[in-house]
Amino acid sequence: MLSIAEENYLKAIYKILEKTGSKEASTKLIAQEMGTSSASVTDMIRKLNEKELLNYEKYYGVSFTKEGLKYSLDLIRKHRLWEYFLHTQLQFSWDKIHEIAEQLEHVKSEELIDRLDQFLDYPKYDPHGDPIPNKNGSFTFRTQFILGNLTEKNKEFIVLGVRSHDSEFLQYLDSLVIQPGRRLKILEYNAFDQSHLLQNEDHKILSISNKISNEILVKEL
Amino acid sequence: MLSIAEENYLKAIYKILEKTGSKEASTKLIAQEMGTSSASVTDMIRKLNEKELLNYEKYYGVSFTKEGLKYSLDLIRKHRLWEYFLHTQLQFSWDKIHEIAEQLEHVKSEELIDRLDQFLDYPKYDPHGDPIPNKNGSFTFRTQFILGNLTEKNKEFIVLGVRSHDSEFLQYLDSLVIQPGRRLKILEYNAFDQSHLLQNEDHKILSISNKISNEILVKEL
DNA sequence: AAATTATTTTAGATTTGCCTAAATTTTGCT
DNA sequence: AGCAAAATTTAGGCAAATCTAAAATAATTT
Repeated sequence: MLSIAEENYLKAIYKILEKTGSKEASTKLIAQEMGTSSASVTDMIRKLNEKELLNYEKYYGVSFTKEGLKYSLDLIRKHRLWEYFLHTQLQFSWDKIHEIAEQLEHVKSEELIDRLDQFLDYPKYDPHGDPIPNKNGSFTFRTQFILGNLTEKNKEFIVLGVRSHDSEFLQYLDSLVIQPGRRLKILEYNAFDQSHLLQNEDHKILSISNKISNEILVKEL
Repeated sequence: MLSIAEENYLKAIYKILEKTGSKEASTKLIAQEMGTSSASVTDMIRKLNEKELLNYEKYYGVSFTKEGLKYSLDLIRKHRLWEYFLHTQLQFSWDKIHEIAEQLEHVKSEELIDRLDQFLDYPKYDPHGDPIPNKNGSFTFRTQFILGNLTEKNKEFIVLGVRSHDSEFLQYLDSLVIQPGRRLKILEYNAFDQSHLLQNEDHKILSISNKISNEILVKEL
């Protein structure tokens, strides 16, 4: 059984590998992600290496062992199921759920997560649109597009999720009624500054910079 | 913000004061309750005294400050609300909820507990029949009797709760259909060994020793 | 390819929560 | 009241997770 600190390192490493698409995470990036010093990271990854959760060669970063990957996926699963619970059952807005799920994910009980999953009716995506691994650690994939890359006038889309979980960003999207499940229509695309003119579900006209649209995931409809 | 260890000490002290009916808890009893050494207890109660949660005079045990009592009641509230959630929403049997609630109670978010309370429709008693403090720390009292003290033939009762939370004991009661909300009828009382002959809701006849009946709380019906 | 820069590791300390053993204080008994 | 037993505190240490500063190694630049 891992400590909360150990679990947080696994999650940080998972996040880095996911973001960079690489197979190894460097000490420096882990330190950055954890908000800690490189020296602390070295200590911890040596420990996780001894527990056979990480492959570690001095000076060459770390990768997951099979067991380490499974443990990480379990943590992701717990985190996203709790986020789903907080959002759909307790009516938390999506900008507040991450912080609380960070704590709930460390509760140790396989039965708890199984029952929660069943209670929630086996959701496949969390409130940010991120896929929730099932008990075996496998995701349900779907085709999705980055809104920023779409330019076709009068085309309509359904929001699937977001690529940033920043609290202010999410509150901003809320204020524009841009949320998973909501409909969006492209009225104009401005090639010059890559901005979009959109219509939301409430028929409001929105002007969106590419900085925003590049963080929004959609599917065609 | 207190650490998990500090919170567990507050809970242990609360439990001792409740059980003994006293105003002070001794180092030894706290050590026993925490499963730790007296030396560790001394360290910790000095710390909680500095944080003004406990009144502490060397060699004379501890009592709660007003603030310490409120913090403890908040913990009890969280614990019992989570137990109620696990039992009523996730269908956990009452012998398994305590252990998981021990972890959930340390999650820090006032809004989480407020929303959970609302979601559960402000329950007043947990699945063991223990009262759940409200946001202000006040309990809803009710008159209840210890089944072991009742002797009147053909009298009927509703089970309100239990005084022991021992897992095996609770499983045993489950097997006899003796659970909060269930009906019981006294068929016979044997003054010689203080045992009861009872009828449960399923019309089964049960013979119950006083060791058991002294742990069961009921109200008349 | 040598030197500079960046990264990583090592060494030595700190804090929290725990331990054992020894010293101190209180309690209980005759 | 005085002494033995019990409880409590003190002293000194340990493991986990962190830190800073210094040393070692790798990567980059010229």
